[in-house]
Amino acid sequence: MAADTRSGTGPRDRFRAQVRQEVKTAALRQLAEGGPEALSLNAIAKQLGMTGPALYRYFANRDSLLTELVVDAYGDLASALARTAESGPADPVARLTALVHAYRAWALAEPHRYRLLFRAPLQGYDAQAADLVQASQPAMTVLLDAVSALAEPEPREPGGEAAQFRQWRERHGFEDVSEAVAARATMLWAHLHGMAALEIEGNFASMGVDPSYLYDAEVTDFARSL
Amino acid sequence: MAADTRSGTGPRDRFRAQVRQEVKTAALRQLAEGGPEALSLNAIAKQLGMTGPALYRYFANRDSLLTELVVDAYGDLASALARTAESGPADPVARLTALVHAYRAWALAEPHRYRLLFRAPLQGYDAQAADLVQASQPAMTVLLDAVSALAEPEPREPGGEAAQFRQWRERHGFEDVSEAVAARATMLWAHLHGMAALEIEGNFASMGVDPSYLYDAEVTDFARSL
DNA sequence: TGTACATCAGTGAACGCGCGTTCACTGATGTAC
DNA sequence: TGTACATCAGTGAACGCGCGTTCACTGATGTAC
Repeated sequence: MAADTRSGTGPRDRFRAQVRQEVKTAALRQLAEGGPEALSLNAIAKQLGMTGPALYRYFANRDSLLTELVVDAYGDLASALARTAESGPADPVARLTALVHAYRAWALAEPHRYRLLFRAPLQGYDAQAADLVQASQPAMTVLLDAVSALAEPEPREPGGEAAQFRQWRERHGFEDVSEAVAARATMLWAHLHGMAALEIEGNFASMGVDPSYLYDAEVTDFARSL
Repeated sequence: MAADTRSGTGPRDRFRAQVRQEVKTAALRQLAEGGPEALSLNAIAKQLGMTGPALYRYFANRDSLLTELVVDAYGDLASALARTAESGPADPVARLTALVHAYRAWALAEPHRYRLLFRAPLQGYDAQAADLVQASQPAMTVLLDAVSALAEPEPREPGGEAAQFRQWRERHGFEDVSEAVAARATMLWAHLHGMAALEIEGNFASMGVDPSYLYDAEVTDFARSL
């Protein structure tokens, strides 16, 4: 199999790495222009001045290219958030506000990649669910940290909703985060996703509404709800 | 054009109406099984024991079938919500809770139709945006009414975010609803969408988390935020 | 009640297209001696 | 420094498939007299 990711340092390896990158870039451009699932290997190849079969030197098949795009996108989102969290204001509420706006900004800047992340696997596409879940963790970590920095939420009903997060925390190494925080952060994430998804798909635009206020209100309400 | 919706009462018209319905049913089944955009006219025809071109007696083309499915789905969602609102408890908070759970239930029961509603037009698909926006109103009305029944929110900053809802209210005949209510209802809707979308796409399942608590907390927090 | 005619559902062939993927092959490039 | 060889990127043809859509046509069905 020539399509592996095994890497080296020879000139050929550097060439491979560069072409792989060009393929991904072309793929993203294609996703950006034609809607989701405009991703065609033949079209990508043509865009790079090659023929279709040549791509099989670089990727095992269409699905593995897609998977790699997803993993990359998770990484990008996570680092955009991390950058904001690090350089942001010290006040926890202000920091969370900055984070929330960074989330929105990333989704708006690259809606096709955002869709790639949060739409279900397209058809068959088992696509190593484990790998993907793992790839999604770093972004979640940034959120969790920011939420932790706010006041610890009082558990509403002891042993209630928060309990189910125990497994999840342990499985992903978030052991220094309380279950109640995990539960609240998940809620925040769901809210963010709803706002970003609707905005990306144009639902606010068709109402003539600017959803910016949602993001500010979100943090206000969230802080108040702890 | 034989594909119009012009209706009559003769036996032929009744036959037409029935076949149209069967086509839609087959289309939905297809969407439900194969992922989104598994909608193929040829496959639908085969499922009904006809050949592909026969469908053009009933629908002008693929897009207009799709559009009709979307409009139907909006109608279905709206009536599911309306039914809940009418038969629900009198207490406004309890009623909103019931509504929120009805929203979730509809999305979970028919994820393929839910996606049809809130994912952007698939590729070209201008698809009379006006028609679609109009079709989406009844569901929004139910939400607005339920939110109105809670205490009127104090405007946070006079002339702020809520102001932009004036146009929207007037355009859609929601004149008896305050702008502040519209703004808060929109926020609620965005939250609901986020939770439902993530649940449908399996994001909570892959965390091993049951998102039911989100829906209850949503109403609690929402009521508190007014 | 029976016949003539218009309507229209559905067929089958065809058009042109694009897809992912395999395979045997060519020719350039880097590597080892 | 130069030559021989192995590696590997990329091609072109082919496979089998499905798509939406058009067109001329057949045959059944309802309608008007």
